[in-house]
Amino acid sequence: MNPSPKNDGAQSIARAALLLRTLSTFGSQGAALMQISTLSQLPKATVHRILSAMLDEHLVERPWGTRNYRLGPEVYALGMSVLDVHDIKSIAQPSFERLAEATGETVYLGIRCGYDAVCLDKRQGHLPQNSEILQVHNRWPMGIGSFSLAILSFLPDDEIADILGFNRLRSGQDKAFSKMSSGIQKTRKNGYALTKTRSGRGISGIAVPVFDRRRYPIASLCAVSTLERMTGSYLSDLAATLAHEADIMSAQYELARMNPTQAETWRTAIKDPQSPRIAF
Amino acid sequence: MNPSPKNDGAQSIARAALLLRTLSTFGSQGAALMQISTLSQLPKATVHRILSAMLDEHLVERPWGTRNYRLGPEVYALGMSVLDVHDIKSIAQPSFERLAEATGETVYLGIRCGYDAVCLDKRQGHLPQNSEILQVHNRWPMGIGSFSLAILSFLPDDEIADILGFNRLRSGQDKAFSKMSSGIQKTRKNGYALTKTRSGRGISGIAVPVFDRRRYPIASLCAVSTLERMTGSYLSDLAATLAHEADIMSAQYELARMNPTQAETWRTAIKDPQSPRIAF
DNA sequence: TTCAATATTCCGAATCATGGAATACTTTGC
DNA sequence: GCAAAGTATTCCATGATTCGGAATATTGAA
Repeated sequence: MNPSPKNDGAQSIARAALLLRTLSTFGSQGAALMQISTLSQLPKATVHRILSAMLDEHLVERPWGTRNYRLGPEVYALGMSVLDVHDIKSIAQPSFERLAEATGETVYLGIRCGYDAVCLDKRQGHLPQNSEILQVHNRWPMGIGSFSLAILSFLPDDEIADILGFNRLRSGQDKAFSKMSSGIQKTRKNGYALTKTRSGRGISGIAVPVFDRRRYPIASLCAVSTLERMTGSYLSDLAATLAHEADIMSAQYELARMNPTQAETWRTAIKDPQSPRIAF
Repeated sequence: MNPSPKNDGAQSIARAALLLRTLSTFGSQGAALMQISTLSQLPKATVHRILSAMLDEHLVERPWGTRNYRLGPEVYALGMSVLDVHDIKSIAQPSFERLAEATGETVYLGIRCGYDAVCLDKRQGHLPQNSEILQVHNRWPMGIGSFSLAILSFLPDDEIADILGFNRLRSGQDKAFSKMSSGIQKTRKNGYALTKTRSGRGISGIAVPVFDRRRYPIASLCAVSTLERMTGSYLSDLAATLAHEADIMSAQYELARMNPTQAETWRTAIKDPQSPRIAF
């Protein structure tokens, strides 16, 4: 009779987190109460109350001279204090360099942030024409672009539904996000996401997810090349190279998240050629 | 008759924020429920419920193989998406370089994170003996060391009380934190914090706060030198240099936080020698 | 100045958090 | 191994706290 599957705990915390994710999509300009209320589908008064509470904690601030809300300095401070465990950009650096070297293409490192994917790092390859499409710190809605699709596709179904719902709402374009599930299925099947860019002509992106030990996607590695080249064995080789480095990144990520003694055992296990490949 | 000064809004959000701050002091190892309960002075069951809610949102995670809690990947993601507004390390870089150049001493950039101050950046000076005391990403309890005292001293009194209470509790050393208010008073009076290091002998640190437009301290600039040198006109010159760069940093910080049109007006105002010095 | 749109405050209803106590689980000591 | 102490997790009756619609205040546009 109880329709709620998991109804424990503090619901205002779920709402607060929802609002933080919502705010993160707006960047430095922030958003007005009304926009936030519409997007989050929470009543005005409720949004106002929760944002006020987060203002007190400096998790949210109001850009000076406006009545908007944006993420506050405490979010930055907490983010800085978590770098030793979660700083994928640093953890992945060796893999990322190797990837750029090996492929020669422009490569990207992305993570999910709420309803967007964010580009954390980039190495310019030999082709100049794709240099503009994605810059470090750029945000794209999840599902747009291979580097975000690679993450989206391997999330749990309920999270996918939530993200697609949000992005449908904010873009107003029902089409793009309704037809996305076929792309997700294809990505899951292949193990990599493949997209063609409509705007910059003749450009194609391929991306693979990076998993944590639970097979939860935490990041993506992406390579961009010309449409003609992205075919046949070149395509499959590229996919394999990406997947290989993604595997290594997974291991390095877990290593950074272990306590020192655990990590030591692990490190020797990895180095020992006798020991079987560690499987998550 | 109402004893609560500000009792509006969602109190579980205040508690959640308290727990995030508490967790941030433990780093990658995380902390057990009991420790968290003791430090935050919240009942076990309450802490458990709130942490569970934050686990669902990935704001908190459990280090694999332990029953501890630590800050989760969502905190990193949110932190990354806030860099354009709050990344003091980048915003301050020119000032910071100049400072290192001008003083020749080892200089540090710090921010507050909850009950700690975190070292965000460092430039090694000509003296080798102080190279070990503080590294990038190191955390010190607020009030210990000039670089954290400079921030602590200019916070609102109620926040100071909260911080000192927490740090007294976690260190178990009532002495150090009870006698701290005299140091705070001195720092407020001087406009800079000055400390001698007990351990590494003969070393002294000086630090000034960096304010936002509301005169809320957001960061600190610190220089470390030998005790003998840190006196007389050298001391006051150093203080002046630090204060000068802190002023510039304040302006740059506000600039980064404005929207483009506002910022343009501001930029011209700063450049115009006719216009009076902008005062917050 | 008026008006429409948006933000903020109010307040009674009832949902939801609360936290002490019971239970389950782990670790320690011997 | 077993028992005992220490922790973590779950339960649940109670009532404090959140809830959100509606009233009010504020802003910005014309």
